[in-house]
Amino acid sequence: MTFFLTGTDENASKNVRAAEEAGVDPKTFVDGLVEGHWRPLPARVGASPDFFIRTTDEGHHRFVQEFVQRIYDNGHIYEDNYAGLYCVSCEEFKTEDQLTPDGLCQEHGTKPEWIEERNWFFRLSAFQEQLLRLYDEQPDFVVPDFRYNEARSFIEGGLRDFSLSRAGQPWGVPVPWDPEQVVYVWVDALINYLSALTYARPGEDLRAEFWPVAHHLIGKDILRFHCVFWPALLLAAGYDVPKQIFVHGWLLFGDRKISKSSGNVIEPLELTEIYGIDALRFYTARVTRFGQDGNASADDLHERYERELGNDLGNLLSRTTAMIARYREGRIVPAPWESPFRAELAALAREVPERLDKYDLSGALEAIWIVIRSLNRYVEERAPWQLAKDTTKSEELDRTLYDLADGLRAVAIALAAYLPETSPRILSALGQPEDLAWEGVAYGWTVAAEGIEPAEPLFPRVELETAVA
RNA sequence: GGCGGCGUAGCUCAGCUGGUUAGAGCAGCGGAAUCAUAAUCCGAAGGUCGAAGGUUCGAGUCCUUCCGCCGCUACCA
Repeated sequence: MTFFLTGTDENASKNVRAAEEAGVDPKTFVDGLVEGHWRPLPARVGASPDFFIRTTDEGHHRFVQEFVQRIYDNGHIYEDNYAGLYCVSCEEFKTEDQLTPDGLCQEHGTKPEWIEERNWFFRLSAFQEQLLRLYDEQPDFVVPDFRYNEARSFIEGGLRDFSLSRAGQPWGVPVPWDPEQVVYVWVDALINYLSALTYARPGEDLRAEFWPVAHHLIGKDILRFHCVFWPALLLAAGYDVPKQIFVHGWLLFGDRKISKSSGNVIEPLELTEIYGIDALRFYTARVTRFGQDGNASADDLHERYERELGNDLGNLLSRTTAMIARYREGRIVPAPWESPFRAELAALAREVPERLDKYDLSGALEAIWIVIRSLNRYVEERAPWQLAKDTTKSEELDRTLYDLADGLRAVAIALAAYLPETSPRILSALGQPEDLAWEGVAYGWTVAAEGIEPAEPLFPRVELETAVA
């Protein structure tokens, strides 16, 4: 069982300001943002989360209060004064060297504000030992390993208590024992992983099933919050920490980072209108390497769309179905034999899940692509058009066409997570049931079929003028 | 300043605990084939593995130094 959670972090004070500028109240403002843009976003990339959490949800607020109350009751929170420069866009306190020479925020180029207030502090310093023990006992708590090292060395460097609340903010989750304050937005946001499980399904508490087995997928820019602060908060509240945190890099489109807060996420998404959702999903996995940053560009996407999706995969289906139609009147005759693809597909079925378990999306995809190349090579080696001329080679032709159809069928299943729209099209073009169960990634599962016609191109050519526009 | 890492064919990168002629994809070059979205396949060529030393019978692969990049971290979140 899986429970795929995503959503929006809405309790930032910058939303209050933006709302004021727009002349509406904060809730109306974020409603428009979320419903108009963020909630539909997963579908635009073919993602299907089980639940979309909003930190303005009533259920979230209730749980956050309960959660921080537990930390308070456990004695890990105390009152103190805080003063410093604060960047509203980052929702983070800044030290001077974190700013540009002109005293502006490096990320946003805005002037941070001087803030001085009485706050509730979380005794993070008390958790250094426990965190180090956690990292020792669970060497795969944070992956890839260089991120693990980064987080660990941060902890080793000593931890300072941090402010868990903000004063004088009308927007956010009120601190239960001091309603004049709200829970610091980063803290409240982190708690979403747990809070969602308490109310995503009305009347059900999913914590028993999905905590602490949770896996978090985060960007490298928020490593500290997730790999240090969050586990400490959980320990303080008496919860287990999540099973694993995967830290991914950035996808650099041109030179800029693609992210929600820099607002350039739209432009790449528009590419789905030209190349389709599958192409974009394929490309993001193809262009980055396990945990590393990736350099993406419209040109490169176009190139890979044409070469890899169109030529390697799409054309393979075209030529296979065309030959079945031409040489066998559209009939697939099951003809399994001691084919080299027995071993090849068995290895694929083993390797892909193994890599996916390690979040190696690009490696798993590469493994699939090796089989696709191998199938194209197979066509040349067997030359079905030659076999078709020689009636004594009829069985060999049957075997060859069967292997091609079967390999394509298995590859389609293996690719389903990358190409959710295309996989069923491949199966259907081959007259096979649209069953994506993983067992099907094996040799010899192709069933008899009739009426196979030359398939429509899976990835038709895109004119470059269209692509550039 | 401290700690990680990176620098390998024109481009993007693989190369685990050191061991026969350093690999892949793409581009470029030559060829084969004609089933196919003029797609595919084969072959050759292409690198003093950032630089200089050192360890070793033997080093992209270990050590030292240097050059050039990048990440985290340090003067209280």
